[in-house]
Amino acid sequence: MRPKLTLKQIARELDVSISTVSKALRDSSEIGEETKKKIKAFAKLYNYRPNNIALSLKNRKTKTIGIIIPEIVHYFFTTVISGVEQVANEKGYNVIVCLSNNSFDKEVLNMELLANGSTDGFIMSMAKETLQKEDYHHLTEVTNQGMPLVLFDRVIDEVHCDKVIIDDVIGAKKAVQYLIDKGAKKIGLVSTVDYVSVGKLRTRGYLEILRENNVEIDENLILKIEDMDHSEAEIKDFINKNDLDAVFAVNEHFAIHAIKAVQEKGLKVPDDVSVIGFTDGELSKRFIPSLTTVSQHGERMGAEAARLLIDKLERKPEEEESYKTVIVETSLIERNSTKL
Amino acid sequence: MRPKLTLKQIARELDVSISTVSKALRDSSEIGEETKKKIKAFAKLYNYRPNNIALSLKNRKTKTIGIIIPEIVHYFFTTVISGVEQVANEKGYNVIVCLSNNSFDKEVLNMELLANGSTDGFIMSMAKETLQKEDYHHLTEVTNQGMPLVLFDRVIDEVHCDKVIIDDVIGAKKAVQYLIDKGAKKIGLVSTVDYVSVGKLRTRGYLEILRENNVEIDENLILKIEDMDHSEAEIKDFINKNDLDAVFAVNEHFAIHAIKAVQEKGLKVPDDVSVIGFTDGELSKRFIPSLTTVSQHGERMGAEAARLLIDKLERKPEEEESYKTVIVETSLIERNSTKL
DNA sequence: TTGTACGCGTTATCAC
DNA sequence: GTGATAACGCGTACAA
Repeated sequence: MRPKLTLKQIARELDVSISTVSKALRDSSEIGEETKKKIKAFAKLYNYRPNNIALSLKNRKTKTIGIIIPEIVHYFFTTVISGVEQVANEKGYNVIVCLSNNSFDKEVLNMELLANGSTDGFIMSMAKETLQKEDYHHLTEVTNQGMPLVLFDRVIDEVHCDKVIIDDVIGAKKAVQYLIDKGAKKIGLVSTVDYVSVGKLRTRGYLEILRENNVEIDENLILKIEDMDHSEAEIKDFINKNDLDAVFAVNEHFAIHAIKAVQEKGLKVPDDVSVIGFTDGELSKRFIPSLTTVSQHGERMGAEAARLLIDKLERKPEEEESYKTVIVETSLIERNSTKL
Repeated sequence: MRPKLTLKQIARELDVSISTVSKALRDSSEIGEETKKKIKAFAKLYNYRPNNIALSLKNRKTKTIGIIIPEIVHYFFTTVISGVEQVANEKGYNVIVCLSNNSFDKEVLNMELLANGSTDGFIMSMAKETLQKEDYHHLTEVTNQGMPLVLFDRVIDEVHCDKVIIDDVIGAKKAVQYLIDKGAKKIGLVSTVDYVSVGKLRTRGYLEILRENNVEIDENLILKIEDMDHSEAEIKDFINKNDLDAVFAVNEHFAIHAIKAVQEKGLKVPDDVSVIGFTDGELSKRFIPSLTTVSQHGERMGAEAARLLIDKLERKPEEEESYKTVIVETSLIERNSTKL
């Protein structure tokens, strides 16, 4: 076992000073060619690499960005991470991942931990509990300290920072308009409770587009899932009670439960009932029938978020502060859960 | 914007020395009660937190562990991360995630980067390219430097370190035995090429259990997918050519393609053909018919890996070196793709 | 009871 | 052309 080589050791070995070694390796013109050659050769031979921690301490930069997400066992978040990782890597940044498990306390803990020197900035999607509590002190805390923060997906107006969102309203409108165009009259909505902003926005899109098409809104055709653990039963009940042509679900899971419920009712998808989901994951692609969905392009969102963050990190402090909100476009992907 | 508070600033503000502050905050008995109280109050008021980077440099420990995986948009790896994260967090460690994208070069780059002070140790699953190349110098490099390494899932004997694997052979045997018990005579195998160790091991399990049951082995009933991009077509062809009672697929994707192929051939799953997969992901649970699978328990694997790594990290250097291999048991989960 | 000095690994500045 | 010194933020052995 051979411990890591340091400047000091090289210096001792070659009988020169530490600063000479440092300069030689950075190819400074101050150092004589001979000495440089010797030192570089030695460093190369023994595979010297500067210690990141020491550099971080010196430069007051860690070159790592922290991602905090509610859960990782979730296709969408996974694609976002992938996007972040890609551009972060290109620009020489590392990515450190923390999970809040949708818990407010863990989110706060994680942020504090990472804020104490571990990362230069944050990319995050807020925990459900945080959205309910409406307590954002940990976010303002870090931004006050001058650490850039980029919020994505689950976002709130109260926090001033860069944001990456999708056009939830427009995405929902696209989906419902598509159903209307295919001749659907009674279109059900399966959504979440309103403090989850995506649920709220997609619901708004649904309502708006119905109005624009002069379709009367029937509150009975709107289901808001309270408890994810009982979503299956709630959806089944909802499908059984109502006589729908089509269903717009705000995520994959709801969409699939809707399809199952329709089938168990003895009807066919898409012949009797069309179903559209939101978020384009593995499930949508491979389910039978494969799901027509509004794709969120998580990878693009991650990439955008990383770009925004790194821009902030590498900006000169003189430049004036301003916050951008990037909207990543959704697109409707037609598959087999809707009529042609 | 208020920059982070340091010991130095507290000292200046309160007109004491830095070390007094440090000691007071660590509740040292050397410091007078009065002074302690004053300093603690101030620190609490302004929310002082020690700088992780400085601590890392001083202690030569980062309290973070690096995970390097081939890809993150993959349910299994995602569950492993989740498991690692859980026990890491319990023990006060952070998790930094790097993706190799199955590329040898990126794997090497990532390891070198993290090895230069960013992490205390590694948990990794090797890139496909690395397995093909059989070049493990980057792994021996870090272990030589005294950094603990835990390999999981994709593992090779040549590298000496702790390992977490599943009983691939036994898992495969369980699955095939199950099919035999249900009366299957012609059992097809859909596997990967042999340099992917999981493919090799699961194939071995398949062969062994057939022998143990005195079932003749027919090479025609074994398909080894070369190119993932054409797996669908290859499987379709395979299913069409052979007249099978049952199929054992070494992953979810293959299993689902097999089911599709069977259905397109005009047969029914599970009535005419039973199908068992490996790896228990979203897809298996929600597909219709839902898939009977051998579950890998990724979360447990991640947790085990983290435990092994942290044990090594926190062990006294005197204790002698030894490497463990933990085998996480698989279990067969019965669903609707096999006959009752 | 408090403060000084040192070291962790690096680089920048300044002196020789 | 080379080397000593300070600084980044912290903890601690030792001196006062």
